[in-house]
Amino acid sequence: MITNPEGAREILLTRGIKPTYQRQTILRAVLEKRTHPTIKALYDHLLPAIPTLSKTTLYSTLELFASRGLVSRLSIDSGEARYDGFAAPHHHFLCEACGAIIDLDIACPAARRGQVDGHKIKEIHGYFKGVCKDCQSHVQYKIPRRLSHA
Amino acid sequence: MITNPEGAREILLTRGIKPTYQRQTILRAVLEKRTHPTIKALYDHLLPAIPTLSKTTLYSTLELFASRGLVSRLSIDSGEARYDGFAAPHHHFLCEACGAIIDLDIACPAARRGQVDGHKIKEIHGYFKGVCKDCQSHVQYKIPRRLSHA
DNA sequence: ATACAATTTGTAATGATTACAAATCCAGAG
DNA sequence: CTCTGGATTTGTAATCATTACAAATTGTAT
Ligand SMILES: [Mn+2]
Ligand SMILES: [Mn+2]
Ligand SMILES: [Zn+2]
Ligand SMILES: [Zn+2]
Repeated sequence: MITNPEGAREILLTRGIKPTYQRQTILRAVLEKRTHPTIKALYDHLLPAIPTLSKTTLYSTLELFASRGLVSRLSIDSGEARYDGFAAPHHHFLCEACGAIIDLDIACPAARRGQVDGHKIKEIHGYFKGVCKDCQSHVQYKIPRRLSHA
Repeated sequence: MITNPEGAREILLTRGIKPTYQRQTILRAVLEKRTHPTIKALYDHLLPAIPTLSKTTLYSTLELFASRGLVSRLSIDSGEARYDGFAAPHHHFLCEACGAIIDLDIACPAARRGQVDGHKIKEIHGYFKGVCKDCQSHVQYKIPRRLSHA
């Protein structure tokens, strides 16, 4: 949701992160892609824009972003991590048929309170798994997909 | 929560699983351990009882149990998977200080309905991360612990 | 005892992530 | 402008959980 070309740079500056070309480009990608991409997907997507990009840079940059609250890392299944540029806490639905990860808007009472049973909450991860609305209307799965560790 | 020595055997039989010695012993361990153990923890715990045990057997057996609803597999962080013998859906709290995984009893409206936004729900994973009640009352962390991928 | 299928086991392969050091970049000093 | 030190980026190797696969073992029916 960056509206102007300078958006990524300004976001980085407000967080005290030096806005290098790599960081701006990576941030733009993770903010624009609403698919909760994996490292591999981001790497393939970014290679044209950053021909020298290394996966190590992706890992370290995304960890930097996550530590500053710019992105969140999802461990929705035991395979590859996924990155979400929509940083506000929200729940996710993983479709076991097409593999899509869909944002959910579910009110979580515990989140508001900031604690459960006296335990202080710093992160909330709500994961639902099943068959998405779109896949239910088809008889066959759209994309035969191997879910990791399935 | 097996009350008699034959409990594990009977549970396996009711699920149509041949109750071998390994399976009974593994099932007993995962039902009795309420710590959401990793494969490695289960392996170390079971080695005295099953000296010939291989990790491959643990992986395949726990996957068999999970597919029959006897246990659930948690992906609460991107490191090792954890196994839960308490199969009824419930939420979890991971303490970033001591590493404990604590069961929570939180009502989830979406779970009752069986769907969200038209997506059919088959699994629910509610993960909270933070500092548990016990660790908050101590100034120092009890066990300096390396959280995976931290 | 024999044969056969299921189960268990050991080893190798896979694949994501991390560790680490060399290469590169870049802002400031002179 | 040139030099320089620290931050950043990159490439390669190591780590580690998990899976693949085939051999060994087990148990049961004939
Ligand atoms: Mn999301
Ligand atoms: Mn539990
Ligand atoms: Zn789908
Ligand atoms: Zn704790």
